[in-house]
Amino acid sequence: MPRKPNPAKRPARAADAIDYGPLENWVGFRLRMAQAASFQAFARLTHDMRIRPGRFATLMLIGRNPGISQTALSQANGRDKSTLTPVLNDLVKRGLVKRERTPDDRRTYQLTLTAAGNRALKQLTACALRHDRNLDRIIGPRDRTRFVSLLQRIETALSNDKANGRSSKRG
Amino acid sequence: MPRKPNPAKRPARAADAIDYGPLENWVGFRLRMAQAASFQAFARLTHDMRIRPGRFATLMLIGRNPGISQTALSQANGRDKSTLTPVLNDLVKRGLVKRERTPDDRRTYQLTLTAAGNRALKQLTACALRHDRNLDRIIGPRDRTRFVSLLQRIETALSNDKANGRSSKRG
DNA sequence: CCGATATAGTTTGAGTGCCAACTTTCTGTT
DNA sequence: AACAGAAAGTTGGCACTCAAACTATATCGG
Repeated sequence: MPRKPNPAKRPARAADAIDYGPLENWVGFRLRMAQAASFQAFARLTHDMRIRPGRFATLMLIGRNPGISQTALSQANGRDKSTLTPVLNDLVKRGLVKRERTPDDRRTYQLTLTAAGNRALKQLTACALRHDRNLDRIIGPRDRTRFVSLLQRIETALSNDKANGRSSKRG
Repeated sequence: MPRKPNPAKRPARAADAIDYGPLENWVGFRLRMAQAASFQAFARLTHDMRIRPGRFATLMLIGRNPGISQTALSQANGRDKSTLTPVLNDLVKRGLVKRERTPDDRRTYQLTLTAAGNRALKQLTACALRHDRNLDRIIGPRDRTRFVSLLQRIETALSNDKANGRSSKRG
C-alpha cells in the first residue's frame, strides 16, 4: 500500500520553538490570536451551509430588530456602514433579507428577514450555540461571566477613546 | 437589559437600544468586537509612523527568531502563509527585512531584520507598550494574568481542533 | 536513478474591512 | 422658497485575509 498523506502530522518545527518575546503576554496580541482561532473554528462549523460566519451577526441583528436601518445595523455590528452595502446586496439577492424604503424618510431602508432568512438564522444560531458551548468548555463556567464582561469593557473603553467628543442624548 | 424588538413600522435608529439577542453574552461575538476595538486603538497610536499595526507582530517575530522561515512565521503569527508574501515584499523593499535562501534547502528563505528594521521594531514596540498598558488599565491587574491565559487557552484549544480535523469520518 | 509525494513560497480570486468622496434626501435658517 | 448643512446609503481606492492552484525543490520508496 502506498504511503498515504499524513495531515495529522505535526506542523513542521513551527510554533513550538518560537520566541514570542513581549508578544507572549500582551493582551492585544493574544486577543487577535484568540479571535482568529474562534472565527476560523466557527467558519469550519458553518462551512457546509453557504453562509459565512460574518453574516451571522448581521442576520441576528436584523432578526432581533426588524426595520433596523443600515447605519444602525453597522454600528451595532461594529463595522463601517459602507462594509454593509455589498453584504446586504448579497443577502437580498439570496432572498434572506428584505430591504424597503421608509415612507417618511426616503433616505433610509428598513431591513427585515424573510422566511428563508429566519430559517438561515435558525441554522446559524444552532451552529453558533455549538461553537459557544465549545468556547464555554474551554473557558470554564467559573470564569465565563468575568471573561465576557472584560471583553465588553475593552470594547466600550476603547470605543469611548475613539469618539471622546460624542454626547449621549439618552434622557 | 435588552428591550423588545422595535415595531416594523419605525426603523431602529442609532439612539435606540439595540436588541443583541443571544449575541449579547456570546464569547465569540464579544471577542470579535473587543479585538476590533483593540486593533483600531493600536492603529490610532501608530498612525503617525509609516508602519501599520499589522506589521508589528511580523517584525517582532523576525527580530526574536532570526532566520525564521516564512511558513513558520505565518503560523506563529496566526496567518496564512500566502498573506505574508506581499507583506514581506514590502518590508524587504523598504529595507526593514532581509530575505536569504537557505543553503541546504533552496525552497525556504531565512528572514532577518536589518538595522532599519530593528529601529522600526523599537518604535513600534514603544507604541505597543503604551497600547498594552492602556489595555492593562482597562482590565485591571487582578484579572490580567487569568484573562491572558484564557485567551491563550482558546487559541490553543481551537487550533488543536483544526489540526485534528473536525470530522469523524474516515476515508 | 525514477516516480510519487511532501514542503516552501507565490499567484490569483473572492470576501471583508476602512476611509473619503459622492448622491439623494431631510432639516434648519433666512 | 432658497440655501446650507446634516444624515443615509453607495462608490471607489487601498489594505488585509484565506483558500486553491501553481512552481520549484526536497525526500521517500522502489
